[in-house]
Amino acid sequence: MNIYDIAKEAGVSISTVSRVLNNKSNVMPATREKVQAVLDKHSYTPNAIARGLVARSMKTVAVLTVDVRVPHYARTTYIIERAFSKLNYHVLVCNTGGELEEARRYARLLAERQVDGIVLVGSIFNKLGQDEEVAACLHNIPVVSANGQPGLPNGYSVLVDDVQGIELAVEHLAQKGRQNIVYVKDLDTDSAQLKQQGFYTAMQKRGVKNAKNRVIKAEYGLAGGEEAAAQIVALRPDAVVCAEDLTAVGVMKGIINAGLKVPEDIAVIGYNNSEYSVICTPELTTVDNKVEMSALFSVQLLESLIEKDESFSSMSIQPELVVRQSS
Amino acid sequence: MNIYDIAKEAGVSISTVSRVLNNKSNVMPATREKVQAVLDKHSYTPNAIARGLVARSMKTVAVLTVDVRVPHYARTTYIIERAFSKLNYHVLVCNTGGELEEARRYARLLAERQVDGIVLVGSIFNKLGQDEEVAACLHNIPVVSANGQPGLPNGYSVLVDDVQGIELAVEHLAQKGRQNIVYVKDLDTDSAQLKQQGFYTAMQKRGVKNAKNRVIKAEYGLAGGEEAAAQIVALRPDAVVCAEDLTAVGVMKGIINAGLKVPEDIAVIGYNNSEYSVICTPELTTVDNKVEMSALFSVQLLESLIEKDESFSSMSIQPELVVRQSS
DNA sequence: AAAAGCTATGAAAACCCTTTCAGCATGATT
DNA sequence: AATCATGCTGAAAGGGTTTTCATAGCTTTT
Repeated sequence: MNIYDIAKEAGVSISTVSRVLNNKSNVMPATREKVQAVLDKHSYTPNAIARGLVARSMKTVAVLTVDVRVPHYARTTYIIERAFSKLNYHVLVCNTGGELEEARRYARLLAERQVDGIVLVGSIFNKLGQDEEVAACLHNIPVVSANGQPGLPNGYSVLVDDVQGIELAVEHLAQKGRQNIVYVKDLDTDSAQLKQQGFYTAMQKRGVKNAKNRVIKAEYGLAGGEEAAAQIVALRPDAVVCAEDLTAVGVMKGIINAGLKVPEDIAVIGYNNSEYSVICTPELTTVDNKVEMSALFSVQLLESLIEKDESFSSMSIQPELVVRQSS
Repeated sequence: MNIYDIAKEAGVSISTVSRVLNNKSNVMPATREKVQAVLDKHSYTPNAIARGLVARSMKTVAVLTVDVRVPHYARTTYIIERAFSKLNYHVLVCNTGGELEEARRYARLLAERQVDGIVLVGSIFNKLGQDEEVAACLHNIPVVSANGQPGLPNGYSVLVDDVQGIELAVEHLAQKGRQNIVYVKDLDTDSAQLKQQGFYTAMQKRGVKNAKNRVIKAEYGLAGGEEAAAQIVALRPDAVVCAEDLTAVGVMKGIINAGLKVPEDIAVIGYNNSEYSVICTPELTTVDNKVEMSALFSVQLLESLIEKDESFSSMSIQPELVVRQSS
């Protein structure tokens, strides 16, 4: 059933059917009803692909992320989808698994699909613009990074001040009288670099030399954190700041298994304010990096870019500390 | 830059360009090279919308879910996306937030988009087929439910034996000598019904009368579980089986806060084998309902339906118990 | 050397819409 | 009564591909 069939049966031209379909004003009520009746009778479904061909857009945006299963990314994806859905866009989700080759492939395919825009979720994509093929594919498509900088001519950013985030954590610990603070890094993204920088800055402010010796590398995740706990305990700190909640929970578990108490012996702080932080025991003090807010800003920014509002500008977000039991 | 521009510049017809683009065999090597050179020069991107119009498919499937943020659903979505991506399909993600009206809207829009198939994630969609409008929209589109029955003529199921899942949990507790078992229900989906049924069946097998009096209703989630703990403790059970991991964690927290020990005083078992179960303390014994497997089966099933293999049939999955510290 | 069979190419139709432009009434204006 | 505006409708073009069918030029066969 297409527009021709409807037109024939209703005894009008396809133009008129199209007008009825799109609620244009210049159709006589009688004609409109006649057409509508046929439409209803066959429960006609307009073909969005054909419409998209004419409109040069299928009202689709893509979310490019490493892995939607990471709660942080899932939350971002959810907000983006809900918000764009309200704007009558659909959302494609693309998991690269951290592979550059996959990101390249998606860039190519999304360009072919003529997506209206792309949201990059995760600062791992900061280097994406440097890839020639990716840059070539996307030179025409608005790109927003929800937590980083796309490094593309048509790319815009929502930035989260991760330096400040870790500073808040260290500051809080210091105020609680913690003297001997250690930092646990895990991933190796731009955002992670900022966090580490925040640790250095905060330590410097407190007059601590050799902050570099207070950084411990862990594998991301629960097991990684637990494993790193041995090294941490060996340093006899009275507080640990971790780059990610999940790793922080692992660290806590490791510390507790080593016979020490959190927060009495060692305070622990995580990052992301994920649900993990309220599930673990003791509940985890963490830095809220405003995932929902950055997602929402990204949507607004991308929408302006798509609709060519020209009113866009990159935005910056300040994290907040959420104090719970672990500190 | 479209196929006409390329054709003109290469001095051939658009048919030939199309043939080169699609790697058809019947093109003279010299011609092919000539065309390819022009293609490369302009880094031509074929228009997938136009292709889709001809092919009557944009190689797209949709994942319809309540909320991708729920880890269970995020895992399913991830697997589906990765698997379909390998098959050269893209995945639209649709969050209904549990609203029927949203589901209706998506059904309509997805039909318009001519999606090749839909995966329903969550047994809440079991009733979806009963909705007339939805049924009308989807009568042409293959639908697979990753954990339930779509109730549509063209709908197929991957079923997880949730009755058996809860039976396993009760069985395990009984073997550990627990006599006084309580069940905590939260959501009100078909899957939840099955689980409750499993509790009744298992209790009956053990000769326990009045199992109905041993069912407690909680709100889904951490807070819901914690709240329900008061009621539970009042019953003085020696074990609790919960319908969801997250609620189970809440229940555990509540029990511990009431001054009792898990598992010494009360054992707790959850459902889903989510990451929550290893994050909480003590680690949660839980039923693994094979989320990844059901997602993968759904993909296979949907692919067969799309490619009209005719070799499809609904599948069933047996859950497994994962014993951890809480029991 | 003529007939038959291939192969590479191009013209044109098809996919299903939207939109522009022209036409034709009808009613209003002078 | 002639002109003009106004409102509704249809024809046709356009959006960017793929695919079918016809054709022209070769090569092979007899």
